[in-house]
Amino acid sequence: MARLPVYLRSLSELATAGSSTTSSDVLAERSGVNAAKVRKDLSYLGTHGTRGVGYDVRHLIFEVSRALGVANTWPVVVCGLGNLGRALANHTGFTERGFPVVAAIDVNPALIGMTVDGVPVHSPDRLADVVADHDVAIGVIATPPGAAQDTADRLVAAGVRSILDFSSTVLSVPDHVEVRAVDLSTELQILGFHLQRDLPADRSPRSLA
Amino acid sequence: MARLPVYLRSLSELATAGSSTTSSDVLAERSGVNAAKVRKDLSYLGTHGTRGVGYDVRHLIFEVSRALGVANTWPVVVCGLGNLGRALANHTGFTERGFPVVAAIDVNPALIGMTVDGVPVHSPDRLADVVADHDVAIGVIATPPGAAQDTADRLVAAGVRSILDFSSTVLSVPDHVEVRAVDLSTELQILGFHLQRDLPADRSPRSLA
DNA sequence: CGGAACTCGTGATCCGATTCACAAGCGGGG
DNA sequence: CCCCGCTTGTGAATCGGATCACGAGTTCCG
Ligand SMILES: NC(=O)c1ccc[n+]([C@@H]2O[C@H](COP(=O)([O-])OP(=O)(O)OC[C@H]3O[C@@H](n4cnc5c(N)ncnc54)[C@H](O)[C@@H]3O)[C@@H](O)[C@H]2O)c1
Ligand SMILES: NC(=O)c1ccc[n+]([C@@H]2O[C@H](COP(=O)([O-])OP(=O)(O)OC[C@H]3O[C@@H](n4cnc5c(N)ncnc54)[C@H](O)[C@@H]3O)[C@@H](O)[C@H]2O)c1
Repeated sequence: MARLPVYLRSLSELATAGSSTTSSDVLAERSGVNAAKVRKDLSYLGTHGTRGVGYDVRHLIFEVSRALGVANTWPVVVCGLGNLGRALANHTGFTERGFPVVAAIDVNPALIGMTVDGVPVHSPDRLADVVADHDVAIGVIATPPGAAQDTADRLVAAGVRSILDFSSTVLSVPDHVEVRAVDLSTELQILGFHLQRDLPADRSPRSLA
Repeated sequence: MARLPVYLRSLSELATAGSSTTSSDVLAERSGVNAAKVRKDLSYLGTHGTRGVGYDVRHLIFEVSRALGVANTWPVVVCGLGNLGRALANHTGFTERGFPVVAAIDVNPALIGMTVDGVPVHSPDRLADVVADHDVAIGVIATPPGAAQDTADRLVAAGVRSILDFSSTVLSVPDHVEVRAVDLSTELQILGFHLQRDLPADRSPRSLA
């Protein structure tokens, strides 16, 4: 479930706030979801809440962490070290959560061979070696849209089975590869869509009548 | 619908590729969705496809653009000009799509008053003025998590009704304000979750039996 | 010890989104 | 002029997630 990370964050906050036990109501409030949903989600992990009392925060953190595989670390390679790629490579939060950025890939000759924010930059030709050397599990695509499919193909060929794509393109990959797309322009367009819908008065064609 | 921007991109590609007409099948293929879904979505816009022929690409671009309100421009203010905020402010694609970044907000005294990538930086105290002066419609939160709720409150108080939040927090805002959250750590954790699930052999506790 | 108050687990229900399936409309060719 | 193949539009069926509702277990107090 996509909500587990949110629960984990809420639980961590509760733990540092000193709570040793909590209820599905509190957790739901903190996570911005329905209480029944929380209980159902947690029951999927073969949960161990106590009726009449609630959940043990520490134990629940352990369970959710295990389900998410937080104990594992999954090395990441960032492809395309432009505005966005640099921000990602420079972000310390990823390493803390088990996703160290171990290398970057770029076509820019001025970058290849350099180390940016502690991350070594390689040519796309060396992608397979980089993946093998560092046991890379996840590829991030932050290249221009035109280079995205080629980059995805190279990642797949190198054995990467998880891709996070920022490039605003529809990638085609084999079935066994999972792609998650994050498209910021689309997010803004959705917000704009609703803004427009809420102000139909002077913008709809009907206002001419 | 959240798919309209994807259709619009596919249609633009088809237009520049020289197609003057297209079918729901082609559009579905390009957009990575089901053909029936494409037809149903388009029928919501009071569509004008021709049976036996397909859709007129130019006309459909016009219809989808109108539905999305692409003609409008929605000025954006970026709050928190760190790694991520800078990448967003520097991105040219937003302005092209009608989302110009007209100002940035930061607490860092070294930034306030400066112009970064053509974007003037203001103190949080001046947020209300900035919103009023530039008719800001959308606020982007790229501050550290601890400052996110406060920033959201200021945005709402200034009259902003759409927020794009990168801060990995659950914001509480009035009902009439729309929040879209983009959490990159969560995206990575979801990928990690599936990676782990696909390799249960030597990681599950049961392998000890 | 009994009962009241609380909270979890979960079967049943609901609801919107997706998919299916096919009739209706269009164009082109004979 | 008619028929055949193609594609849309859309009611019907399906699916999956969200929500409801309630039985069951726990604590605590009198
Ligand atoms: N910056 C943002 O805020 C933002 C917002 C929304 C979407 N995006 C998308 O993210 C992607 C990257 O954005 P950006 O602003 O960082 O762009 P950018 O132009 O700043 O950086 C692109 C980088 O990719 C490198 N590159 C080009 N071809 C490559 C290849 N084949 N292999 C590896 N590297 C290659 C370039 O050398 C450059 O360093 C784009 O697709 C853009 O549409 C960015
Ligand atoms: N950089 C990434 O790739 C990345 C990835 C995932 C999540 N995030 C999240 O995005 C947010 C920003 O990340 P970042 O890497 O840009 O952080 P950053 O530390 O580089 O930048 C934060 C900026 O916000 C400013 N700021 C602090 N308090 C503020 C306030 N009250 N009002 C306005 N500005 C304020 C700081 O001066 C700084 O310039 C964080 O919440 C982070 O968790 C970032």
